[in-house]
Amino acid sequence: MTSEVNTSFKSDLLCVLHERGFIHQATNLDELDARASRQTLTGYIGFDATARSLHAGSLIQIMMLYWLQQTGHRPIALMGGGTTKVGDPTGKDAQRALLSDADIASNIASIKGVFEKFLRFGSGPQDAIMADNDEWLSKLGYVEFLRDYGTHFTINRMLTFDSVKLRLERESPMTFLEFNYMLMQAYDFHELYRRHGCTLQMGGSDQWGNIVNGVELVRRKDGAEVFGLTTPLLTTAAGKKMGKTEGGAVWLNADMFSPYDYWQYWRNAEDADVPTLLARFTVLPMSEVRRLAALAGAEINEAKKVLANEATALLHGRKAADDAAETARKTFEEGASAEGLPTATISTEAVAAGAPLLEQFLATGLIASKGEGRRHIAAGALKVNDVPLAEERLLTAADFVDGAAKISIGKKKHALVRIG
RNA sequence: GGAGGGGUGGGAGAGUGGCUAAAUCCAGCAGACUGUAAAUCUGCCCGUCUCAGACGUACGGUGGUUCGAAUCCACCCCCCUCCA
Repeated sequence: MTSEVNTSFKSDLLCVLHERGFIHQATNLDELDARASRQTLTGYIGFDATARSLHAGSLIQIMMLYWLQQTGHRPIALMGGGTTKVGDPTGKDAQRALLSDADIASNIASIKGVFEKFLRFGSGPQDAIMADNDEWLSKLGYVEFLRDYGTHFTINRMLTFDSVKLRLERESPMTFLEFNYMLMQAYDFHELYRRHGCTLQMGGSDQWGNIVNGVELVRRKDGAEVFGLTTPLLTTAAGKKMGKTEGGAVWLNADMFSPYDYWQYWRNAEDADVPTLLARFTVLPMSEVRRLAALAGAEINEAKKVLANEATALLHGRKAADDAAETARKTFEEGASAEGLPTATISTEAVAAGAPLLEQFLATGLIASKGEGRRHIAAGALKVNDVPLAEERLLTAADFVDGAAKISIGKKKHALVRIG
């Protein structure tokens, strides 16, 4: 079932995906390659609607859709409005709280915008399509569904899938509701095949079982060969899951994670991750990726800046990326105060009256409480204009340079207090 | 329905009447060293505050015993195993 990765692909699609490290497992790669090289394919990836925004962990899937379109094919971004109601048990050792329909709908509305940054939508043959599986899943009749589709799934087989096995092995209960998730996802493929002639489902390697189910269902119901392709599970060199950072997830929505923070996220990548990140999350030519990846020692910082610029430009636009880069350059390389940092404003009178500095740290979100701030002062982590704070004190007029004072926690997180 | 076992801080996991805001590990935050990297060492890590201290919460839930309970008792909820 799984083909060996053949390094000499004929289609642009697979050449690109392979070269950039997107291919982990696939069903019949050779045939997929052959088809992709002679016709326009339609492929999809499903996205859960469990949060208001996708995070960096979903970025690899989005990039797959991007390349699918760039190499002349038609991507479908499938919102899991229906499947999210059930909850994907994959990789979870306990059932999650179920979301309300209203929450799911609002999440989807909030998530959709991201795809418009990466894909071109429209009605042309290679224009992307946005779909929501709630449209068909919620209309299914139980008995009818069981008769038409239940016959194609054996419990014996389902019990062998990792998502189920894990729960059984850990003796963690899996409800019938969750058990049905894989049938629903398989049904999606069948539905998309019929509606849009979709013949390719992609996803993370943890989705392999779900994807194969869909491939088989389409073969049985429609008598057609469709394909599955998974990406490697993305972890950092330190073995951590991509897309998580100290404060939580690296959200793709700008209102939840600013372009500046997003730029910083990439800028702070570990050395060892730089080559793969460049290949996967920028669209730079591979020759350039290889050149940057070869930089050693401190020079690799240049590669990290390019990575941050390119990745941020893809999501937030070139302007936002340039601004973030400039803010970072001023802040880190000149040690100056820079526009673009989180900013709190304070009145001249308030300063004259004596404004506790900790309040300003609090106002800019650098610390979560004064208690936390005091502990940081004890550790020498809080700075005003790069001078460590020896003790708690008031903000004074002398702290302001050109109407702004730079306050920092640690070496990386900075903010401005502005007189206004 | 019956018999056992179990529910502890973000996770794992100690603790069986006061010395326990609760060992240890992981994760997280910060300091030093660096390259806004890694590794290493150090400090912090329930919350708030007037922070070498104080107060408030906390060991599934509710009551109770006790000067004092995560630890004992009762009832309830949830989970697991075996039996029916």
